[in-house]
Amino acid sequence: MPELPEVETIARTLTPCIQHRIISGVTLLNPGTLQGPLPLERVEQATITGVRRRGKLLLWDLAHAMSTGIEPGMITDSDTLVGLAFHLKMSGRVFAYPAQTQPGTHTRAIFDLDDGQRIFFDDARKFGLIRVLTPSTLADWPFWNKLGPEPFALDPQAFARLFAGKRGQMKALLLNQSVLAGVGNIYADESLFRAGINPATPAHKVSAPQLQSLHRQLLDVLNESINACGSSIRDYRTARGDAGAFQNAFCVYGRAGKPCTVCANLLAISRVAGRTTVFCPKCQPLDNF
DNA sequence: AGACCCCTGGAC
DNA sequence: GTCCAGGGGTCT
Repeated sequence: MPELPEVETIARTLTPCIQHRIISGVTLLNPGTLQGPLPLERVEQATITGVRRRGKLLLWDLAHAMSTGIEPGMITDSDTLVGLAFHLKMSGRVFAYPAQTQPGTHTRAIFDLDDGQRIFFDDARKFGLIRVLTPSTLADWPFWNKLGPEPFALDPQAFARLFAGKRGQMKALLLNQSVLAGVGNIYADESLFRAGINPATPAHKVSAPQLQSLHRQLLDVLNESINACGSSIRDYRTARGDAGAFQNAFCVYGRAGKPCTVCANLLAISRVAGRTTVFCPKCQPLDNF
């Protein structure tokens, strides 16, 4: 389940492999993987000018040789190719393979590069998606347009304002990509535990110091995970095929019934916002209002 | 706000 | 064989 740190790691490991390369060909093995109105062939002969992350999206910036250095007005045309977006959802992977590697059972799309490398989009569960980006298709993509701010772009006051006066549960808001981009089930649970906030707490009942603590703990856990190349629970790997290591540092995720790392009481499991939620009833009480 | 759906490998 | 994982869309 790639969240912000995992997608960030994929972007960083992919950059040296594919930046400045030209896409010489594409193969779409599962039609349902491509979303949006534009065919994947639109990216053929484009140069990959950069690799980025936005929320849980992996983005390739693309430029067509024909549209560079000609008329400045042309490159803002609403139909001009600007990039590719990948959402890995639960089981998506993006790998860089050597020339002539053959696709596996779960390979959904292949990007052949001018140096022979083959970039595979593998996705066992077919939840993942690829979109060809132009100014026009971006404008017609609700998920993109509603995407909330990046956690690292917020100061403590701006972070607190995301939750001010909201009646939803804290964990539901953290997971809501239009409130904050990039946080999924793992880092929601881990950051709420570190901040001592019960995941089911209504946001408007969380105090200012608690929100400030949550901001600090969220940034810390995201940074620690990025430094460990992410968390490998099931499918996630870096673009080089390596597993991350942050799963070994989880305090609560996947540890229901085990002792709390702080107080040694047993961790509880529940469902909040429709997701499995693990927390410490003693360190994250719901009754302190 | 919650239920259901998409899909499939892996755990029991 | 059944259940579970879960991001996000959609419908109630």
